[in-house]
Amino acid sequence: MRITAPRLAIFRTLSHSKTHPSAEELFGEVRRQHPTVSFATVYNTLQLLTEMGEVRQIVVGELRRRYDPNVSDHQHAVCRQCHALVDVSVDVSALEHIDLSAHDFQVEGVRVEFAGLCGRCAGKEQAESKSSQS
Amino acid sequence: MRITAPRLAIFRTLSHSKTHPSAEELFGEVRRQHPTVSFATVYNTLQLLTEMGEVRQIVVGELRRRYDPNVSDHQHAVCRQCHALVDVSVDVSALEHIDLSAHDFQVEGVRVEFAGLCGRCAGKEQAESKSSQS
DNA sequence: AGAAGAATTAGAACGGTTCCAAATACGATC
DNA sequence: GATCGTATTTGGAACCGTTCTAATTCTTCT
Repeated sequence: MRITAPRLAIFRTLSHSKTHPSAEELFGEVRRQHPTVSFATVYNTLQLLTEMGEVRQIVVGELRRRYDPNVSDHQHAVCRQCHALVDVSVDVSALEHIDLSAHDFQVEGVRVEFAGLCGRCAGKEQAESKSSQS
Repeated sequence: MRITAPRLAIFRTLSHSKTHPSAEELFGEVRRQHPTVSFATVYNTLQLLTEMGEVRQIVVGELRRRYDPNVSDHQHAVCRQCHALVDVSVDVSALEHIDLSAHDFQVEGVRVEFAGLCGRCAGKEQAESKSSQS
């Protein structure tokens, strides 16, 4: 397992990102600095980083993966309009150890997502409803 | 908006399903009875039913949609092994009205998923660990 | 320098979904 | 019940994100 220039570039780019980018977005970003890295390397590296626990994969509604450099325990709020992801941290411990043996299911973890509107889109929506009123 | 034979067939098939099938699985099933329905019709109809609130779309980890004929308020437990979905009903009202305005986010709903092992896969895993012991 | 192994590349293949133009079925009207 | 306009369905192409593959390049070790 070597730390190579492409891998470092991918990891660094993701680390500095705030948007929970997809592989393609990340690829585009990395390419600016390292125009030769390939798609496959981005995917491979993201896979690797995920297995190493350095990075977290997210799938929320959209049919693609997004990547989160923040691997600490937290949740996401997803804008239904622009699909922006906002990191939030709420206490979900009450759900963590729930007993679903009645459903013949062995719980190992729980995932919580909030749906709604990010500030940006909430603003837009309000502006629209005002103008369509009158 | 017409109730046609293909639409009814798709709706009925999904209604009687218990596995939260994907569009392709549903397509295969529907085809048995109605060998002429096309892929596009299945997708269109599922889209329609979703908009009508007769059916629920689910995206959990896998990069495809699955469909749930049960539109009442409930959650899912997802087997990490076989991706089976189990309907469960836990009280998540504590999370429902959480205030994320500090994160500049307007919450409209919350989604909770449990991850772990279904009974079937839990059994298999135990059997394996036993045999690899010794 | 040469050999062995790991990483990278470009591009093909893939699975699931969406789009499109053409064909068909339906319901209303006469 | 024939005709027309609209809605639906069809089959296939296009599309997006992801995975795979074979060939090439880079490291490291001797």
